[in-house]
Amino acid sequence: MYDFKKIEKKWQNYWEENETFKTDIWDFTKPKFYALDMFPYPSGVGLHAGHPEGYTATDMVARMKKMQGYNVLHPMGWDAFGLPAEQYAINTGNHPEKFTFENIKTFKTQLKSLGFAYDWNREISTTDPTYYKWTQWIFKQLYQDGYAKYVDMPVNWCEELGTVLSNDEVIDGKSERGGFPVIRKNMKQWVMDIPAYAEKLLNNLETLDWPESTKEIQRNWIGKSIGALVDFKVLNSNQTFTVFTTRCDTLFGATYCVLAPEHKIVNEITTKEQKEIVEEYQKMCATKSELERTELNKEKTGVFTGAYAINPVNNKEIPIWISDYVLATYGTGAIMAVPAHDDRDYEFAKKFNLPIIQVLEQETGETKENEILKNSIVAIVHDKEKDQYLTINWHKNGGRLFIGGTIEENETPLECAFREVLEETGYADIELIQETFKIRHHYYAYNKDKYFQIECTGFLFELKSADKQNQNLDEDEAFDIEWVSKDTVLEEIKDALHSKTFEYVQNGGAMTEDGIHINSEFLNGLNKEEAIEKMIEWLEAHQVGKKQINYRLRDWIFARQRYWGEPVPIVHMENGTDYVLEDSELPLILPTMDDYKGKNGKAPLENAEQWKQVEINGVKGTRETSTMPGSAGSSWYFLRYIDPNNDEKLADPELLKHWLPVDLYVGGPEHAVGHLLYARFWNEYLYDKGIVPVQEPFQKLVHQGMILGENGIKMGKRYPEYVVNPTDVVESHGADSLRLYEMFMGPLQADKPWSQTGLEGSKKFLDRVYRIFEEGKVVECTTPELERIYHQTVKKVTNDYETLNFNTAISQMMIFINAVYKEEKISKEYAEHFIQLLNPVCPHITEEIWHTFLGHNTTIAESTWPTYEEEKTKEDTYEMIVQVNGKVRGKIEVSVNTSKEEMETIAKEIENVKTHLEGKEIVKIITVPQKLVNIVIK
RNA sequence: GCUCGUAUGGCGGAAUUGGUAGACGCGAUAGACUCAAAAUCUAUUUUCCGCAAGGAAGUCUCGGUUCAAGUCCGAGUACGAGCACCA
Repeated sequence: MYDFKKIEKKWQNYWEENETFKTDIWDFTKPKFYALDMFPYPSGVGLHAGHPEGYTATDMVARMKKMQGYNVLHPMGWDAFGLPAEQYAINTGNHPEKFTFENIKTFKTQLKSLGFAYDWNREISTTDPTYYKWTQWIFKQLYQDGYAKYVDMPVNWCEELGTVLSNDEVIDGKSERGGFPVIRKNMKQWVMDIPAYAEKLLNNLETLDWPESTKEIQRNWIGKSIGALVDFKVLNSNQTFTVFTTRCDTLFGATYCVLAPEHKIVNEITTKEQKEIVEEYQKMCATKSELERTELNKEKTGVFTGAYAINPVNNKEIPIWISDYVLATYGTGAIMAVPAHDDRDYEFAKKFNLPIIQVLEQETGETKENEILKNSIVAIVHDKEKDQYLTINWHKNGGRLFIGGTIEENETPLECAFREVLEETGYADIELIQETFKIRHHYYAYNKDKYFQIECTGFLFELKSADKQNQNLDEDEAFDIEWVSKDTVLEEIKDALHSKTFEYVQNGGAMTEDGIHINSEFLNGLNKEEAIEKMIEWLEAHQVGKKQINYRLRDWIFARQRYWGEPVPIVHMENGTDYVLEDSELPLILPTMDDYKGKNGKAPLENAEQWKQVEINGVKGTRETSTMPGSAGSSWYFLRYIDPNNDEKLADPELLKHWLPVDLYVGGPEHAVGHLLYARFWNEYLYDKGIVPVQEPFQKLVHQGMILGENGIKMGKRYPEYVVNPTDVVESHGADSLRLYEMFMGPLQADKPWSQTGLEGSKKFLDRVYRIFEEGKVVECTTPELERIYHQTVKKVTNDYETLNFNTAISQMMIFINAVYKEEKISKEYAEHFIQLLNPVCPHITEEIWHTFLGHNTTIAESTWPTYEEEKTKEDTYEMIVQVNGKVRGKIEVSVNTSKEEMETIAKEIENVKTHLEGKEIVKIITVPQKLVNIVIK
């Protein structure tokens, strides 16, 4: 039996004493490999089961790469600043600094007990002044280049946490940490102009080997949309406003405009009569929290300003409303409303009875020459009680249809619909429910032998009484009147016009699909794409608008009114200017305070009187008292690992050039937009400054999945009995068993439930491996039976480690060990190489065997990775499959050299195949060499 | 609502990318060792019919392409994630 407790401690000490995993950073003679984990936030509760998963993955690749002759950089550090640390400190009555220090100590001990091959000489902490000196220095560059700005803007304010939050820290209108309500509020804030990099951040995604889902999330978050700006004049005023729209082709359908309640011209254009109600509405919106705003979005609200705008394309006067469904922070904070073709505008128009003008029309049927033009209707009558629809069945002469007809002279479409229903079915007592959008339809009338083009209006009626009058039919009208269910309608009404009309009736709402423009003067007859292009041309020619690209990505709010973060190296001077600290004044050290809690919504550093008050060149000033957000320090830490002790530069340029980019980056998917976007932004900025040599810092990114509790539910406070603590597992089963099990559970990227018996199975495998050596199964021998499987194992394990398919690599090693047990012996060479293959997953037991049983006196970590011979992985016979009509009817062992002809002959000789072929005609035979023969019979 | 992703035995999961579905592990059953238990070793284990040989069904559902579909195409369902009045 192997004593994992003794062994693991022993080799951890050995690696530490011998600095086995120290990186010689200046050794450029070997190819480099930079394996990086997302550094942890050292919480008070220590490691959880998910940490070892991602860390083991990078550790395995790092260890293999080292044995393959790479110079490997595999560092670890601490993302120790930020809200959670401070919040936890407050809740437990600790000082954040002391508390963080202790947590780091715990984390480090725990990580060491798992045997990770980190170079601890390169350990960094974002809270270390020698580190945050450079965070401040980068901020300074950004400030001087105009990307860090101090602006008055609406922000996410969390009263409970007493700070502003960035967009990615607000989830469903609540703070990510603590779940406290967040409101919008105007405040003077530090922000980063990340939208300036939106296009680069978007385009570079294409070049990255990242999960497609993560790239998609970033694309959505950046939210590029191509549209146009259109200027509107306000009637009887010299005011104008500009709207942003992606659908400028629908401008002829604009029947009103909406401004965000906060829009700056609202107060100036509002008429006397409307003033009171407008101000009341503005006040109501201002006090709504984000959550209330989203919860209330089911019902549209808004008020009329009394003012009118002039539609630049047709000079029509349209009313200007304000509503909170228009956001002040997106586009221009103003929209033109086209209720016919936008769901939100449609809903608003319906509620406030605003006009709806259709400017796009769908086309059905096939266009023919010499069509006769007509206007017509489709009338759908619904019987609410029976939930049935009135149809007429033309049988062979046109199938099932609703009631349709041609509009006569001096008749409105609605009058026509009433008349047709009465004439054809005799029902008179019906009530109009809905008029739908018009559809252009092309068809052939068999009874008239002519092609028609009709513009057709659809109607939905409700049957009020089943009383019938006499029908009034033409002679050639032979049909049955039938009431049918919705399912029958969907199944049997095949006519494109009628089924489309039914679709409109069912869905309600705006017509948002593409179509052909109508009621739009110079756009008539064009589709959406063509019309947008033409409209932009027109707007630009008339100088009332232009093409515009808009991003959803907002400024990154870069200040927190909290204590535990990097101080911002800015002084607000008495004379109104801002002074940025000289490089020689960095780092600006966070003052030690006894009371680090803010009061009355003020930042804690406001209370650091001595620290705050400064005098520069005879002018008095006060330091900025906000601190940087948690994601500041984590936006460049991967650079600092390369040169962690440099006090001249953030890192030596030569080293950066050699070591970047990160070759493998592993971390949770929860950082898809926060950290991973901010870090890309800073890196891209530093690239533009010539400081960093690569545009993208993380070439290959992988997200490890979540380790769920044994109940299949996320481990956490809700089911404490299912929480697995890795430290306990190290105690009970050993670090090697834990590492092996977590890698064997399933694909790295998938969420996987914990299984205690599964863990024990992994431990059993290690016992089984150890016993081979303990029981002296390693002997001087040749084992030809093992040769093929050995080479296959080296091949599969090497490839699978490379592609991070650790679960299948491990299963191959199990197959190998099973084979060894079957042979009951193994040569020293094979045993030695197997131990090397196992080493990246289970470094302790393999190091022990390497020394004790295999007699080495240097570390296995510096041994050379085994190689395989492709020829020897191949079998010389295989099991040929014989199918008859695609069903397996026989299997037979044949040589790999069997020719196609031989394969067919052998196949037909098999007893069971013969019985299936008996009395049948062979149509053809498909033969796949080294695989199968499929005989097709009739 | 929109955008992604996933779906395979009792369970975790394999399947060379269109060619034997269920590798490997867990669990279960039986046997060996043992006074006994644990540990260990050996065998069986998708379901159904059959003593067996063998046969039938089977990768969320329905349909299609193909000699051949877990894999490709079309429609749908369920679960998960992201976004959500983004004009």
